[in-house]
Amino acid sequence: MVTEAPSVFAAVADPTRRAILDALRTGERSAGELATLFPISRPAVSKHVRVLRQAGLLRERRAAQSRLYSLDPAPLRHIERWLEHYRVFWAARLHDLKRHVEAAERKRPRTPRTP
Amino acid sequence: MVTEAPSVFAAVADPTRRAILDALRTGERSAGELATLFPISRPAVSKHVRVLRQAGLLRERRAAQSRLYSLDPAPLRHIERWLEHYRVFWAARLHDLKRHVEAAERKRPRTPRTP
DNA sequence: ATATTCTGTAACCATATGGTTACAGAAGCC
DNA sequence: GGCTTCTGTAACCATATGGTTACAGAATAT
Repeated sequence: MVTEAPSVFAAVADPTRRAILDALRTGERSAGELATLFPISRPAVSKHVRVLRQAGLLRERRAAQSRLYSLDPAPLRHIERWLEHYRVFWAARLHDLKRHVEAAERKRPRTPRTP
Repeated sequence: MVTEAPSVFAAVADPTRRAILDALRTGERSAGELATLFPISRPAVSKHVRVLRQAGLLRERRAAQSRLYSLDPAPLRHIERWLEHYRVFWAARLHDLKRHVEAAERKRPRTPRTP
């Protein structure tokens, strides 16, 4: 088995880690604050935080004894970019795929997402 | 440890499984064909295929002795929807703004013992 | 200076995961 | 029918993973 470089996909695979990221959407939080949000021990949260940090998803700021973590969503773009390839599939079922892609390419060079 | 319901996040976390999905973007393939694409045994691929099937990402069609797998990207929308919340963070620099504002707001001298 | 607070790490444990080889079962071919 | 082909599953193994408790270390408070 090959030990894979820590991937943002793997980091985000765990529901607790996604919940941590979700919690940080509203602002930075200390490690202790994060731990109170979940029914697991503080060291367990600390380990999840480390995984997220290694994936580049967290920023760390030291304030007094606390360490304040905040979101760095940049690596999520790797997922975003990977999903790009599949977004075109959502409009049609697979046996319609060729027609769909060809039609899209004939109409415009790219299919931008309209916000 | 709680056994989690099979998630599309977990299914996509493994690089081999992502590669299988990528291979299916160009069209349906038999189980044997998929196995030739990777340096692992055919049963190993079969197990990955099962995980992807349980996540709802694959359609199965039987033709002669073969089973032809094709892409069903619909469950990827769960990831897409989750990413939506973060897209705003990299679209604007809102997260830096939020941090700044909250740093100003959190000018309490001590953290209270219990909220 | 000493105690308290907040945090990460080490050591350990149980289970999940990804891999293998061996086998079984269904569908075509002779 | 009987062999061959293609595939999934079972049994097993090694490692990764997520959890715990115990401990160490840095910064604040007394």
